[in-house]
Amino acid sequence: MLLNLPKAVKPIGVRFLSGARAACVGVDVYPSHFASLLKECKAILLHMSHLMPDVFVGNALIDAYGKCGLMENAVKVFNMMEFKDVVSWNAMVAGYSQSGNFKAAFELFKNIRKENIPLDVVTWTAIIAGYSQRGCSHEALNVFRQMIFSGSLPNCVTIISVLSACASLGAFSQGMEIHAYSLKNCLLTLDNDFGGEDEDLMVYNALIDMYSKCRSFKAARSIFDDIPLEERNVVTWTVMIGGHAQYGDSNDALKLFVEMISEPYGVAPNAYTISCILMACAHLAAIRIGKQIHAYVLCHHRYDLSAYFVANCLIDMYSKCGDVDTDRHVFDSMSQKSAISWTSMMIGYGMHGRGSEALDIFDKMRKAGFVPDDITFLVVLYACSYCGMVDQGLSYFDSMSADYGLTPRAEHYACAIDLLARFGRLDKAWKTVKDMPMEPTAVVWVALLSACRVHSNVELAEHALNKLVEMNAENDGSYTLISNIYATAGRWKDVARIRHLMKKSGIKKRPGCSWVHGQKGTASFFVGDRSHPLSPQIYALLESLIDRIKAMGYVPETNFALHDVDEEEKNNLLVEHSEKLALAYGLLTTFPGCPIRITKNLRVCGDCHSAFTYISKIVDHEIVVRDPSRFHHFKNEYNHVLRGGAMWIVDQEKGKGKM
DNA sequence: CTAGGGTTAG
Repeated sequence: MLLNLPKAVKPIGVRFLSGARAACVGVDVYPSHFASLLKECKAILLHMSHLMPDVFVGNALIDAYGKCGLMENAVKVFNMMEFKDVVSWNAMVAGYSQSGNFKAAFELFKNIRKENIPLDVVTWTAIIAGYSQRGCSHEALNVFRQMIFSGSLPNCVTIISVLSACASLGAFSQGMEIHAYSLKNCLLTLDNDFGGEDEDLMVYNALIDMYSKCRSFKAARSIFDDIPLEERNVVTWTVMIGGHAQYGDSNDALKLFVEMISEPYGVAPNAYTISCILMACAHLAAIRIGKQIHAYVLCHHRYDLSAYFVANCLIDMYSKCGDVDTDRHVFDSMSQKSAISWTSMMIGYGMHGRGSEALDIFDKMRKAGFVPDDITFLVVLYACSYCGMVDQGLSYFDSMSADYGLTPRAEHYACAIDLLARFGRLDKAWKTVKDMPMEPTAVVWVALLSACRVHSNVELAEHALNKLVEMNAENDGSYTLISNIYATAGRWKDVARIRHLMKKSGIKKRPGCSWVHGQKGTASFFVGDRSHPLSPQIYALLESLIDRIKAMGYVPETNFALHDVDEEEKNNLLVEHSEKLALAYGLLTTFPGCPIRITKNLRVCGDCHSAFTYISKIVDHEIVVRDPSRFHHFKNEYNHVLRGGAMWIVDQEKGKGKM
């Protein structure tokens, strides 16, 4: 019995346990690692613990077991303890709450009252934190309300948990209320005196995170900017960087990252920071920076433990930057892959039109023991859809319910309908829409509408657009599509009517914008952009290129241009498309042999696609274009046309409107 | 000894 041990041993027991916990929980070790360490603790403690454990050791044990999800053991210890204090109860509540057993947590909650132990702020906070960490944000906010009504005063820890719940809900006004509440109740000092007050900084970090997840960057940024450089810790930087990367401008995220690691107050990024910055690189297709980050991760061993997350982000970054082979390299080097690793790899292959490799990954994933779920199937269907594998796609669609007992959701139907419609089977697509067991979603109608653009079906297009308008889901993209469909059918009055409608309702066509990484940094171009200093050279180069490819058989596809201008004007408008300008800039500023990677905010236009195919035959560069949904590779030959024409149809698909 | 901030695919 510990109570009878020599005095010196008791503190060692406590220290050992809490030290082990701190070492494991505080430093990003998986609970399973801690569990094995705990076994050793148990060996020391339990051979004498058929008798009652001392309250301190008992509490530490409850905590430790709770953290490992071993609540049965925690209960045993709890019941064995003759003297329990409020900490014992709180540790139990926290254990249940964190393992998601809220029923048991509340049961204890009631018992605490029965036993006349005062409910304290830690008990409340443990419940709130449990809800918040498990994504039950509404419940967390409800318990917080009850807490306030009951007269308990929250402290910083409570506020941090509640702010985190608001952040994941995007609950701006409630978050702001809590901000105000903390100021009013002196939970936050106003004087910007951060002098070593760790808790204050944590609240500020939670506030920055909350405001940026509510897309209120001004508020987030002003809190961030008010924190002196030397006081910001790695979380302060990470929430601000992550906020910009996920909800704002990724360029800002990159700028902040550079500031973060700059002397004299440089802060070392951790795995969270790296994940966020890789996300920003993925959004911007900033492959050079992404590669530098990759190198940084390889050089610093401290990322090993959490390489799991970082590697998944690397896969995503490389595939969105157009380098799917490096992607595969990272993937293969992972010793432990999660379902996310596998799906990311499939998405990567799919986006690059390498469908059979995507399906190969799907096979290997199943062989590795992962049972496909509805998300896996969604990804497989996307891959089939991107790569024009109609029959395989449909058979997977059938297989998911027949062989795996999964019920297709509206998204799955949307994929299947997209697949059918784009490849000319509009009738079957339409039948599938009518047979859907649920209301078709906007995505379904957009898929149909886009297919009508390719297959010139005015009637079905009108129907789809009406549905979109009914559900308030129409946007510049859908109007542009229908307008193009009318134009192709020669129905100019309808074109004019749509234009007028767009003007009246204030819907503006988003301008196309492309950017490219030249030798001297990134340059971006809008349609008809002449603001770049190299513009004269860019336009001159384009003109000569177009002349040369015309001689090779290129015919400008003027139906991608506006319809109320004459033919010559149409040709000029086509030349000014942002992706052509970006290509010319890339050619002017990149060494021969280097790939030119262009990113565009809207779908690549059909004429540009055709022009690039010819141009890639006469320049010594591979051209890789990324648009919002996929990659187009052009490499010295008619690759994509040879691929059964599938990619070609795919490319015309959603017109120019969809982002 | 109990409660607390930030990350990945669709």
